[in-house]
Order: sequence, then structure tokens, then C-alpha cells
Amino acid sequence: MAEPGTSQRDWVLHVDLDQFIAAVEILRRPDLEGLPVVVGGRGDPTERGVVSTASYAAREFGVGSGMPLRLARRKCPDAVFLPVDGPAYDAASAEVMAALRSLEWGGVPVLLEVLGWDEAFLGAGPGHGDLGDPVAFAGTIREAVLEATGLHCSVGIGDNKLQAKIATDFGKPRGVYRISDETWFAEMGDRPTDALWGIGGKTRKKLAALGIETVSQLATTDAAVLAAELGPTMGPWFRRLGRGVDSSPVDPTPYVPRAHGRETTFQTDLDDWDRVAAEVRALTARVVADIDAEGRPAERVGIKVRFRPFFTVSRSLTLPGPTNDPAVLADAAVSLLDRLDERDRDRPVRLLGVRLEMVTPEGGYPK
DNA sequence: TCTGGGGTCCTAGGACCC
DNA sequence: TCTGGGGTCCTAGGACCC
Repeated sequence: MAEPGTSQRDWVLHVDLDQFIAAVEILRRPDLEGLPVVVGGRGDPTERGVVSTASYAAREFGVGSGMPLRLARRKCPDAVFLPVDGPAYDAASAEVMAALRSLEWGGVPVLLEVLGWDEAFLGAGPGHGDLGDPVAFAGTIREAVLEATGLHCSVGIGDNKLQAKIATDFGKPRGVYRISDETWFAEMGDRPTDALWGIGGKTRKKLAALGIETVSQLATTDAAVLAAELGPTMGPWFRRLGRGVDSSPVDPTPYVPRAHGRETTFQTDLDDWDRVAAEVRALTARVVADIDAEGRPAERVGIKVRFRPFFTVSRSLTLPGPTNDPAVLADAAVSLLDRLDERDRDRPVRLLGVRLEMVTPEGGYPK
């Protein structure tokens, strides 16, 4: 236990696997080691799709996540293109998280908060003893993950989750980096606002329009100004991000989804509205299977339609009562097509999506 | 370079009610 | 005419993240 009255403090660690998806592929195809490997879509760089992860060798050519596969091929024609294999990454991720969960820190099991396939926060569990040097523990983590899975990771250390998450990127690849309240402004102060976890390109531009370009400027902007310009919740939150402040705990509670959805980008745009309706029904059937696996019925249904060239609309409705009846839900989803604007109905359809929001579980959501 | 798929949370306006 | 206020639900869209 941390001694009462001392300044002993708890660190938060953040673990992020290096080039996770590409690394899993290379693990089962060792001949790909060191080569430019690009994983995305169905693995065909002439198709519609984007890069999920590029190996470090491929990144040397300027290939990166989110890039259209066709562009990736132009930048790196000799890369090995592979399809996304979700089940393989599920399995690898489960091994990584099990290895992390088995660790002790300060004499008690760590708290593990999983973020997606390849990231997790680690916190000190209740009743822990001396935590020792967090940099040394980060090394232990890296060894444990490598030993258990053959995968390399990087570890960030912070006084809170925000700091730890950002620190990880500074340590990549195969490294450890530490940010603290004391070093926050030296590390982050002069960086652009979108270096913060939670600020993207849109918010960066909005802030820039207010004369706020850097993390330091964001940190010293009046909270009331930010609230007025960016909303009563988001404004003050952005200011806290700028100051490196984050009081959210490492939460080991298993994730309980609010909703499930499925969407498909068609290789060729759809013109035929009977076909559109049929695809909406097929997508709905898949999502019903997903919510049945959760064991909770749906209370809202939504569709998403992306038209050519790249224009997206959504429609949604609250059901008269919760249901998991596939026919009822498919009818509801198809009925939403009738709510699209008349003038959009002759545009070719590039993408369709169906989403089901489930009823709140017994006892509510964790946290 | 024609731009995925799975999610979460926030905002804003209108309906509706008291 | 010179137009209450609050609260909640519903819906569409936006932003962000992995």
C-alpha cells in the first residue's frame, strides 16, 4: 500500500503493439520479415479499400494507415498486399491481453483497460505495495509480451492516461517513454493542438480560427471562451487536454457495447433500388446475428447511405418496442430508405450501413 | 489518391408537455 | 400581437478513435 502521508504516486502505463496487424501477418509468414507489407481491404490494391496497417518497411515509402490501397500501390508497387483477417487479430490480441493481465505490479495484479485490438492501459491495483521504477516495469512488460506472443510493443508512462497514451508514440518502435506533470509543457507545449488525444483536424482548425495553435495556447485560453465557442462539455475538456490533465481512472470493467452495425462499400456503385433494399435486408440480418450474440434486443434502427461521389446521409428511428425479430428489423431498416430526400434517390449508392442500438443492459452500463 | 469498417460521444433543433 | 420558461425525447449530423 502506498504509505499515507507520503508523496508516493501512481503511474499509468499505456501499451501499444508495434505495427500490430502487419506484425501478426509477418509472424505467420516469417518470409515477409523486413519487407514492405500492406494489410487492407481484401488485399487487392486495385480495389476500393484503405490501408489498415503498413509495416515499417512499407512506411519508408510513404504508405500509412487510412491511405487508399490504390495510392499505396502507386507509392510502393513491390509491397506485399494482404487482406484484413479479423479473426487472426482477435486471437493474437487475446494472447497479448492475457499476457498483460497476468502481470503483477507492486505485489498485486495490474488493472488492465483494453482499447481495441492492440492497446491497453495498465494501472496499479488496489492495495499495491512499492511500485518501483516504472521504466523498469515497462521493460518487464515489453519482455512479457514478446515472450508470450512474439510481438513487439512500446510503452508510455504518465501521471495519467492522457500522458501515458501520448508518451507511447514518442517511444515507438520497441521503446519506452515517460511524460509527467513536470515535463508536460516541455514535451507538448509547442506542439500543434491535434497532437492531443481527442483533438483531430477539424477541431485543430476551429481552434486555429480563434488564434489557438499550440498546446500551451490552448492550456491558457479562458475556459468560458472555449465553452462558448466549442460547447459546454467539449470546450472545457479541450482545455484540460491542453494542460495534460486527465482524472479518468484505469477501468478494467469489461466493455459492453451500446450498438452494433455493419456497412459495406460496394466495388461498383448501386443504381437499382430493389438491389439497395435487398442489401439493406442482408446487412440487417448480419447485425441481428451480432446483437443476438449480445443477448439484448434493439430499440433503435439506423441506416447510412453514401452516395456518389462521397456524400453521406443517415436516417434512424426508435422502434415501438425492443425486438430482435429479423423481419421486423429488416422492414424498419428498409422503411428508412423512404425517408431519403427525393433528389438523392437517383444518385448511385457507394455504401450502405445498418446499425442497431440495443437496450441498456440490466443494471446499466459500467462507469 | 476518389477516400474501410467498427465503434463512441456531443450538439443542435424541433416536438411536445407542463 | 412582439411573443414564459424548463425539461425530455427524437432525429441528423459531426468529430474522433482504433
